[in-house]
Amino acid sequence: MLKDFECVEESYAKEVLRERGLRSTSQRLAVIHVLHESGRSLSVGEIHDGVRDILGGTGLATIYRTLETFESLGVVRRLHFPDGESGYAFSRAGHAHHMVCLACRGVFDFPGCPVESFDLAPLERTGFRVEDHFVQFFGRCGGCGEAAR
Amino acid sequence: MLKDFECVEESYAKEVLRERGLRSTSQRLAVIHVLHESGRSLSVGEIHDGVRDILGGTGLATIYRTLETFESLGVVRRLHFPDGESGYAFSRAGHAHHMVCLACRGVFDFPGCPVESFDLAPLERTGFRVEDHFVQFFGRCGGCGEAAR
DNA sequence: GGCGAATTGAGAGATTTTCTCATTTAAGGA
DNA sequence: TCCTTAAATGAGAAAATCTCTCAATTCGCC
Repeated sequence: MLKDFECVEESYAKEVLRERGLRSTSQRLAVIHVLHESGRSLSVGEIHDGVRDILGGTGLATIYRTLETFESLGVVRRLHFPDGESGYAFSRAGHAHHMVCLACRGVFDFPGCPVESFDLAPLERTGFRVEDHFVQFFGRCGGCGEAAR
Repeated sequence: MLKDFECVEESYAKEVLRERGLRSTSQRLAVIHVLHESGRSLSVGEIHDGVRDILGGTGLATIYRTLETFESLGVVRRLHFPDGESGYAFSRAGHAHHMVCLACRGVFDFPGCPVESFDLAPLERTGFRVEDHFVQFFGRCGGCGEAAR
C-alpha cells in the first residue's frame, strides 16, 4: 500500500480531488506516483504495470477511468507523438506546455506560452473564435543529446 | 472511377507521390479527394466510407496505409481533439498549423507560426534541443459561432 | 464503528489497428 | 500498345486497444 503524501505531487492530486468532491483512492494516487516518478510520458500499459507493481491486481478499466478523471482535472496530460503513439504525463500547472524527448520520452515543463505573445486578431477576423490551443515541443533532452555523440 | 486532376489538390498529391517514386493509385487519390472535399477533419471510418462511395469495395487496410503514407509526405495531417478523438485533414503546406472547429470539425489553415517568434534560447539552455513542434488551435468557426446564437 | 455513495475488479464485448499473402495494377521500356 | 515487374491492394484473420456492466469493495462523513 502506498504511503500517504509520499511525494508532493500526490498531496497535490489529493487536494485537487478533494476540491472536486472526488475520492483519493490508492489506485488514483498510485497512478500519480507512477507517472511522476518516471518523469516520462507513459503508455496506458506502462501505467497499468507500474500501478500493479505497487498495489497488485488493479483493473485496466480503472487505469482508463483514472486517466480520464485526472486529465479533466488538468493533473495529467495526454501527449501525442509523431509516430502516432500517445502517452500520459503528470502536469502540475493548469495551463502548461511540454517538451518531450523523442529518444527517452522524458517530459519537461515548458516555461511560458508561445501563443500568449501571438497576435490572434488576424485569425479572428476570419470569424473563427479561438478558445483553446495545444502546443508541444519535440526534441532531445540533455542526456539523450549527449548519448548520441 | 475518379477523374484525373479533378481538383488541384489531387494533382498536387500526384506530384508529391511521383517525386518520391510512389504510385498514384485511384485509392490514394480518392483519399485526398474525400479529405479535401469535406474541408473537415475526418475519422478513418469516415474516410473509408467516402472512398467506398467513389470506388466501391476498398479495403480498410488500404485506408490506414494511405494515411500513413500521406502523413509521412506532409500531405495529410493527423489532428487530435480534446475529447480524445483524432482525425485526418488535408494539408498542403509543408509546415503548417491548423485551427479546428470543435463543433463541425472544420479545419482551417493557420497563417504564420506562433513558435517562430518565440525565444527558444532559455529552453535550450536546459540542454534540451528542440527539433519540432506541434501547434493546434481549437474554437468555433464563423458558421458554428453564428449558429450558437 | 457504521452508513451511503463513489469507486473498483474482472472479464466479456466492442472497436480499432495491424498483418498476411494471393491478386491486381501503375509505370516505364520495348 | 503491349509487356514486365515491383508496388499496392483486398479480404479477412488476428492482435491490440478501449469500453461496459454489475457485484463487491472502500472512502469520507457522521
